Amino acid sequence: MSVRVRFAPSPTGPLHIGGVRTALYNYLFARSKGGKMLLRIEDTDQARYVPGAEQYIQDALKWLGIEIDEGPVVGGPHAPYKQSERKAIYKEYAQKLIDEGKAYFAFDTPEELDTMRKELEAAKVDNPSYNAVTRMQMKNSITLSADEVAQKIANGEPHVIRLKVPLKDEIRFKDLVRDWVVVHSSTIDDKVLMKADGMPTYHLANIVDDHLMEITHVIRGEEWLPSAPLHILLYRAFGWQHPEFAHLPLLLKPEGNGKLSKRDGVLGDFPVFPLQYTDPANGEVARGFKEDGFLPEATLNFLALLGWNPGTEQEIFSLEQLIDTFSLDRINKSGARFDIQKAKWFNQQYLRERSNEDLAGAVLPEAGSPEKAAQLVKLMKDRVTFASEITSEVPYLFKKPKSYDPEIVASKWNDQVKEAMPIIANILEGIPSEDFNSTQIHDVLFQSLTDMGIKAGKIMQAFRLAITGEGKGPDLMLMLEILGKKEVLERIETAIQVIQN
RNA sequence: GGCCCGUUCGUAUAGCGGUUAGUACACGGCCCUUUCACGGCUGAAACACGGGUUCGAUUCCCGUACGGGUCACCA
Repeated sequence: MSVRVRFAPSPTGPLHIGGVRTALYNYLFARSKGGKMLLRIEDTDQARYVPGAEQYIQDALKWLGIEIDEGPVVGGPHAPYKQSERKAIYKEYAQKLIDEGKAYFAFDTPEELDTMRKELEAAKVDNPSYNAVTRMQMKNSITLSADEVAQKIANGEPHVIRLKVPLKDEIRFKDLVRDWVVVHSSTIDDKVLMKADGMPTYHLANIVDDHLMEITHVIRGEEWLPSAPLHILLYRAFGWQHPEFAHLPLLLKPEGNGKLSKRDGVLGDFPVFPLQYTDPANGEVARGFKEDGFLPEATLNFLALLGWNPGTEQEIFSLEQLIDTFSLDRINKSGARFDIQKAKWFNQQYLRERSNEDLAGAVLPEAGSPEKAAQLVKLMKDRVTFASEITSEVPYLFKKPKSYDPEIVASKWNDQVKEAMPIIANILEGIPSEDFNSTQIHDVLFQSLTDMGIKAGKIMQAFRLAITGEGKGPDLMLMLEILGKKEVLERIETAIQVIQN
């Protein structure tokens, strides 16, 4: 049987970066096995539905290069792929369970449920729940007569369908990441399968869809582990074989306790979403990896290694290489802390892989001209983490320095420099404008200074200061070329006047 | 609190009974360099604790501690 996996997000907001990783692992597994990757929108909660969220999910996956074989947009043999459009299917299957005595109608109001829980709590019951014991005290088709039930339903009384979870049963399953997990059915409550609004709950819809869509492997976050036994029970109730399960370790906060949340991004000054997202409700903007300057391949690589590793020392992986190397049995069990520092390092690695032309195109708007863009890329490529830094790190190449670093002035602008600066200006003056390039400048300048018995090393930092206002930065000769002869001479002149007065 | 899951340098991890416990990020030093980065070299830094099993436990088992997840007519 060929592998079929699904990514099944709920369109309640922007896709969290942890969700992206889940999608990635599903995708890698599917591709590595020559299987199919499905996207299924789990929009059974009408109250939490957020318009635009579905589009965001599609956009985010597309940006990262995660391709969907079957889904709402691309379609497929098991369409529709949106649960809200499959209501009739769930109803049919829920009814089947009712008919077979494996599920029942329940008419309890939220208030009555609340009262029941409070009473159990007062009686010091560890885990108050609607289960094999307590259901006998509630209003449902087990305690009520068939006539009463039929009457209530005919009257249109709100009701749900609950799964009749056996009192004594052991559920064990082999998780592909965690090995055997054993849970006793007494710890599981009679979960609602169909809500009063006619929508299925996650649990029902999930099992029915995974079965009908012939999903072979359910790869999802660890937060689902506690409900996995319930899902197994559901498969049993239907008489279906359950798919394999793999529960992924969670992404944790960079520091402190708990799983990574939106708030951590704000606090720690980094994105936790793939794409920027504006909340339609309040206009709040959440940062995205993309808009923050992360390359999709770097984001992907970073995410892939958060919870999985190939067992070798290779760290840089293209998507194709990830597909070739990925395997579920090398996924870690414990939660992984989100370290944006490492993400930046990946970005730096990938940025260098990008062609000069590519990067030049990216900075063209800031650079002004293709020539200058190319020069800037040459100057900055190996020094930056983000493409935007190619221009932002060298503001003085766009504007004359407004001040000179006082510390450098104090330590480097000595008598020797005062003497040398006009000489440097003079030397540069002698280079024809058309020859004013970095190698020419370097050769002429250093040769001349040497001839005059001036040690270049002693004055270069001061020279840099005169040109940029700073004591550090990228290659000076290249910057002189970028600025041009006229600009350079002006800056030297200005520096002499300003610093020495 | 009940149930479930986890625990190797600060972080991500390698390790699958015998290792000087490896690597990467971050951090320190040195080198390179006109400076800063890059790069190279190098340093500091970890098996949560207690019992077993074993000739021998980071590795297997059981406890404890700590951490996490989950307990809805949300997914």
